[in-house]
Amino acid sequence: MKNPSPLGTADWILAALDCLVTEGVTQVKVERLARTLGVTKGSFYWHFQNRQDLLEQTVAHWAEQQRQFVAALVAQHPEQPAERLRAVLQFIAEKDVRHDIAVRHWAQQAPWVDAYVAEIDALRLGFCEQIFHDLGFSPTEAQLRGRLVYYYQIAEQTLSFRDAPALKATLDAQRYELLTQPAA
Amino acid sequence: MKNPSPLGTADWILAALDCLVTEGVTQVKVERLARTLGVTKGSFYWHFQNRQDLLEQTVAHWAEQQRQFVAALVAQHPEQPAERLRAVLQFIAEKDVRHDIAVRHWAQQAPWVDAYVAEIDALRLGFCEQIFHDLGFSPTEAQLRGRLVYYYQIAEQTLSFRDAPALKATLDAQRYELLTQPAA
DNA sequence: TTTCGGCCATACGCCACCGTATGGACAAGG
DNA sequence: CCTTGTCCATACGGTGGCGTATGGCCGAAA
Repeated sequence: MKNPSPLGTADWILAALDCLVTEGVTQVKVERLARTLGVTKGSFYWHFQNRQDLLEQTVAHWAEQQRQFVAALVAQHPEQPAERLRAVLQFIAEKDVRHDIAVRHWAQQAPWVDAYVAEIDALRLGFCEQIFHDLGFSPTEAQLRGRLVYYYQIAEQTLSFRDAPALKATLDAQRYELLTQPAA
Repeated sequence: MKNPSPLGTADWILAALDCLVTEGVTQVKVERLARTLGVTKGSFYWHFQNRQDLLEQTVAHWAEQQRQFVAALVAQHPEQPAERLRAVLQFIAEKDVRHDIAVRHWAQQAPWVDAYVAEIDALRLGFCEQIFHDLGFSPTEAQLRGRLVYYYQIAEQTLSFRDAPALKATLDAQRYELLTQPAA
């Protein structure tokens, strides 16, 4: 090798994601990241055209990750909607969601970021609705229940407090019962 | 009067809230606000000790507004939980929530802000749970249903897309039915 | 009228950051 | 050995922000 550590664009993007999570977009600055990576701006402006270039690639990278995550969920239990529902209620909640929160925050101020977020939200909400459609609910009932599932996840991420594990387990079980109950 | 417009701390706080909503905390800068208010930094550093001082008063102001809002809701329909539920499902959704979103995002990066947000979240969630308690649900059922209501509101604020009004009306009606249905 | 305090302007030093320009180290290939 | 391309350091000018120091204006009170 030419160099023990030839930095690539991926390194900068990961560093940008880290900084994005902990300090927000506006603190993702070229010279900061350079210090974190142990190099100087000279490196950055070789790999990227400018700061905006890095930001765009960062969001695109996040979006691609999310698309692959949903695709993996779809492939996991293709024929068992009930299993998919349980997976959504439990597994996704344990997923690291700091990136989601940070990107969503960012999207609030940058419309071009919001476009990515809207795409991912639609994808994941569609996945939740499909579960109830497969369970035999009518279209609007599936929409409602899909939203109740996905919105719950979103709020759990957004809110600043967390339920104790025992309470959360109880509520998740009751939630499963309520959501799979036929319409009155 | 001494002056046609003797600026007070309230003017700075409102300007800070505006900027917070549209551009995020990190863009709430002394000289920016001064420009929008038509004065210079000299004024700011007379009213406030420093930038952090302004930020703290801004969050405190937001929190006080939210406490009074919940208190007003409680006083509105003291004896009719069903009416309170309908009010929560419809009225609050139309409330201007840009401040909520901005402060919540800010809290993501500043623990001392998060303390305020956690207090307000607990207050509002308690209000939602109380509705179902008054409707005769068991404690854990009231917790679940209160969360389903409040979390739905939170997610509606957070997500980057909005349902069409007609669809939203349909879903809200079905949601009311599902949430008031007795446990299986 | 003089004095005094509330409110603000001006000017200063300091630092962080952006983007550019330029050159240097270093490995690979001819 | 010399060239070429990759990857990075250094140095520069420019902008914008923070906080301080200082002085001016102007109304109110004495």
